Amino acid sequence: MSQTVRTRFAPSPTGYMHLGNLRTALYTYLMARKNGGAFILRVEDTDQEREVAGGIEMIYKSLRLAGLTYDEGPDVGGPVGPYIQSQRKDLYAPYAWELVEKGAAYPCFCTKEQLDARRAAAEAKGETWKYDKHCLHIPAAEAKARVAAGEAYVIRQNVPTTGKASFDDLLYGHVEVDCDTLDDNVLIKADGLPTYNFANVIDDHLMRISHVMRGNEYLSSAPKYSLLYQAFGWEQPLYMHLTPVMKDATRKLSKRKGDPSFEDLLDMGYLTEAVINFMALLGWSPGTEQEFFTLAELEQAFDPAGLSKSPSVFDMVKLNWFNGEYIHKLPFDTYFAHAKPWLEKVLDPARFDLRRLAEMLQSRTDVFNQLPDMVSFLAEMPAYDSALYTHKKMKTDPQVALAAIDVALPVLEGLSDWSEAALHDALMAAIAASGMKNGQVLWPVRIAITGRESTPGGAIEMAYLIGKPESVARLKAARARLTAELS
RNA sequence: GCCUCCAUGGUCAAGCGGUUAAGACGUCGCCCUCUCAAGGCGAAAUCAGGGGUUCGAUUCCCCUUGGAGGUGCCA
Repeated sequence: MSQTVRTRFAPSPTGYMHLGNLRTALYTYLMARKNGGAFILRVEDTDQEREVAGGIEMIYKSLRLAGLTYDEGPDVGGPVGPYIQSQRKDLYAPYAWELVEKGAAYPCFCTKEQLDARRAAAEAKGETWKYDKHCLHIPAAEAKARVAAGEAYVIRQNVPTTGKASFDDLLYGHVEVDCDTLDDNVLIKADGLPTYNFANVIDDHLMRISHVMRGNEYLSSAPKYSLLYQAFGWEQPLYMHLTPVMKDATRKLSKRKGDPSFEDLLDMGYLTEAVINFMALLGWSPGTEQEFFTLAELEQAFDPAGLSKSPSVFDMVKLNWFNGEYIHKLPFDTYFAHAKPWLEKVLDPARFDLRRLAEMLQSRTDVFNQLPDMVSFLAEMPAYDSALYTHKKMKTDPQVALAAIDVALPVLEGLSDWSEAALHDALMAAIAASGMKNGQVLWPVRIAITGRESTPGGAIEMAYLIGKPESVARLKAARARLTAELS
């Protein structure tokens, strides 16, 4: 069969790309790639009021960052363009008039104000508002004359008052509704532009889209679109309605509530590959135990049968784990290149061995934006509580800490080679001579020079990074403080 | 209100009439260890409720409940 798979991602340029949209784009892209088909970008900008400046560029940028390359689109061209709906403005009306000729649509002269009033009145009485087909009964000749005379009008779909409308979804199966629950929706607005309801049908047909993958919010209006296809005598594409990505059980992810967009995540220090991997598995299962996928692997593995029918909650904790896994596996130089800017926010590269620090940090990094807080103590001794000296397992308390510092301080003061190896040998020898246990000395020393309960390395590594003068100074300060507190 | 859809642990989820109901994140415990991570081992935790159908329901049907979406000259 020469049935070519052609999918489309059709966002509105209303701002940043939120994660639900990104996932829809990803699945749509994967469906095309898996089947050797074409992935098309179409911009749906028929609502001039909601359009955001630069919105189209944001779409391009997000898709590029995500690696979802499209075969046809506004900026790459293609055989069925233009790919921006506002640039297709003039081609919709003739199709609408064709429907009028066929009796499947009709011009309507009711003003927005009139309709709002009638709708409000109906709602006040607790009734369901539906357009009453008032203008359907205007004789065709009269309607044409009024249009020709320049009167404002819209074109409405003429939905049958009886019978059923239905369509088949690859995930949800047969979806059917009674026509009398459907409204005569506007197809062409007073400004001459089509509504989504109409444009999606025309464009999907003209662009020869084979599989329509879109958000769940269109599931209940899809039967209505099938009426349009039938009126035109066009073959319908196959549908897959995708579930939303949730913040919790009842709320979608939303920028307004402070939830991050895809680009926000990248700015925070998440890796593109990790986000893609995580998003792919949020609402889709490969049916195997495999959990790590590159984009290329997803292109092979994707199967719509694994798509979920219920919404998925976006779990930032699991994303962190995925991101950590990707970070830990990075070649060190790549890791260092990513980490360096974050470290330099709080550390002077001339003063610290950032490379060595990064080696210690890699297995401890889940998200790059955690780094500054993890290392800021190196630049400046933080305030800390002497209770940190007390550690049951290490068998230490302030008393022991003081003794430990007395063991370590002279050794460190006398050390000329401030390498980790020299530090290690000198300290271990002194500890052995003192009769104390390693932990009893090293724990307090580490607390004394870092002020932190946990650090990216042990006492020796931290002392090395901090440097001799500062390490000695911090130990002396700690000794003075402990002496004062214990007396 | 009406219409459509959905429903397995805290979260992502496998399952598609017979299973000890996978796996992952997280949580907890143990090991390793100069802290924390990383790594290794182990544990707890799920079929929303009620009716059917069936020899047998997580699985099929109905109802209830809960949730989502739609009900715009927004997409």
